[in-house]
Formats: sequence, C-alpha cells, structure tokens
Amino acid sequence: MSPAAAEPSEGSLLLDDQLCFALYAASRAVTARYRPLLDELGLTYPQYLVMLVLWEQDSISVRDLGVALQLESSTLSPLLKRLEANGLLRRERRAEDERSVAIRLTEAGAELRDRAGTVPLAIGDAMGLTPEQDALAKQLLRLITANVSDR
Amino acid sequence: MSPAAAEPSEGSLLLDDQLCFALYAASRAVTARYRPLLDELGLTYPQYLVMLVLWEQDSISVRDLGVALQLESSTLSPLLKRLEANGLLRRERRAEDERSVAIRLTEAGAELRDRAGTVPLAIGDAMGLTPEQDALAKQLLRLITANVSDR
DNA sequence: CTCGATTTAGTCGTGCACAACTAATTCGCG
DNA sequence: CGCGAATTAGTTGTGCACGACTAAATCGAG
Repeated sequence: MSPAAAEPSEGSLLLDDQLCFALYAASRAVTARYRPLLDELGLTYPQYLVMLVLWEQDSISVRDLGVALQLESSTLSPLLKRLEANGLLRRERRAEDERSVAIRLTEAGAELRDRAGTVPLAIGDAMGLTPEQDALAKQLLRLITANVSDR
Repeated sequence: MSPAAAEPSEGSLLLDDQLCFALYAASRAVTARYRPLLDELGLTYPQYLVMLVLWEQDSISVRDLGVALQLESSTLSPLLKRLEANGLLRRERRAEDERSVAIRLTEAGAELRDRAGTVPLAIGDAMGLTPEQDALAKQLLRLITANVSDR
C-alpha cells in the first residue's frame, strides 16, 4: 500500500498517464519557445532543422536530408522550395544521377549560421535541465524512437 | 581524457546534439506508431487525445479542452467539427453562458472507449521502456514543458 | 541490349498547429 | 443602469506532416 498517488500508467486511458501526451506536449512547447528566436532569423522550426543539417554537411541530396531528419520528400520538397525562395539555398539536379537533387547553401545561407549560434544556448537555458538530465532525456528519447520505429 | 566520443552538447549546432531534435523525432515516431491502430477506430492522433479527455470528463467546454491539451480554439474548432461530423460528439451552446460551447459524447463516442482500451498497452509495449524508464521519461518531459512554458 | 523493377523528387489532398483577427456574449466599474 | 473591457468560439492564412500517387532516370536479369 503506497501512500503516494496511485500510478495506474500501464493500460490507463487517462490523458495524464500517457507518455505519448507528455511527449507531444513537450515537443510543441519547445518549438513554441524557439519561435520568437527563429522569427528573427526568418526561419520556421523545421526549416531551422534543415539548416542545421546543411551547416554540418553542404551539398546533400533530398533523400539524405530525409534520412537525417526522418522526413518524407513530400514534406521536404515544398519546405526546400520556400528556403530557396528566401535565398538561403539552391537546388540542382546532379549530373551523375539526374534523379537526385543536390541542396547547396548560398552565401546568405552559410552566413546565417553565425546569427544562429546563440540559439541552442538560449533554448538549453530555457529548458533548465542539468547536463545529466539533458543527456538522460536524449538517451530515453532515442530509445523510444528506435523501439517504436522498427518492425 | 575520456576515451568515449566527445559530448559538446551545450551550444553545439550539430543536429544530433540537440535535445529538441530528439524530442521532435520521438514525438513523430510515436504518433506514426499510433496511426494504424487509430485508423481502425477512425481517429487521428489529436482526435484520440480529445477523446481521452472526453472519456475522462464528458460535457467539457472548448476552453477547458484547450487547457487540458494545450491547444488553441483555432486548432480545436475544426477538429471538433470533424468529430461531430463522424457522429462521436455534439456541440451545444451553454444556456447559462452563451459564449461557451459544451462538448458531449454521443452514444457512439462513449462506446468507442471500449474498442480503444487496448491501444495504450499496445503502444506501451512498442515503446519498450521499463516502468522506471517510463516514469522517468514522463517526469523529464513534464519538467521541460513546465520550464519552457512559463515567463 | 531490353524491358520491367527500383530509386528519387515532386504533386495533391487531408488534417493538424498557430498567429491574427472577428463576432457574440458577459462582466464589472462608475 | 450603461458601456468599455474581458472572455469565448470561430475564421482565415501559412506552413508543416504524411499517405497515395506520378514521372523521370537508373539498374539489372535474361
């Protein structure tokens, strides 16, 4: 007989017992926190993630971008079109394989990296986790993603 | 000098160092896992969350639903309209306050609860966490949500 | 070499998510 | 009581996210 509140958790239909809801709510809360910072860079949150990949590895195919971000081409194609329209990148068919499209940063896209440098620290600060909690959270989230993805 | 891989984490612009990306990817992976189960119930994932709240507390206002799920009326209004069109709930202006709209389950909406009973267990199984990991993850996610939301 | 299978981007339709705004109703101060 | 402020749903516009599909290019077995 535990004196603490009951923990039905497994198989419960109560919203607040659901890990999935905690995950969903946290994800939206974090992107909401990013919004004002990214507004100053003229980026949305998914666009920011694409830029992170490109700053790490320029000239990547749409396919490999999709693998890195776990997004479909039907999500990426219009998103990349908007980033191209904003002058941050160029899309060009690869000569060696005309099916593939290489995404390359423009000068403006590469320079945006400098202005984005303060963003992760500001968010990390807002999340308010200790380095240990941060590492633990990442570990658990990757475990969930891996378990839930396969089969 | 740690022999393991470096952990720059704080202030890094590498995608895989970002807790925010782990969160975003996990959230989408989990909802993707729900999709085939919810398809059988004729629900989307956000619709399922709304139904969870209604099974817990029938006859709730749009406002209170928004508080529970942290969603705006501009998201809920069309979503509720679709659930109403599918015969799962009714919307009626409250007599005592004509600004407010009460959401009430129909018979079909209440009965759907029985068919949904197996969903949380199936998902919990797919996530593959120990009860301790599950509790820890929920705790960390709620901490992040709370820290990131205020101010 | 050839032709069906595979790979790669992209389009289209549906349903969130949210900011900005509107309209109706209720509240509450003077 | 009267009227401006606040509350509540809802609409509109933009941008994801993803399934289903298409078109073009490449691959590979025979």
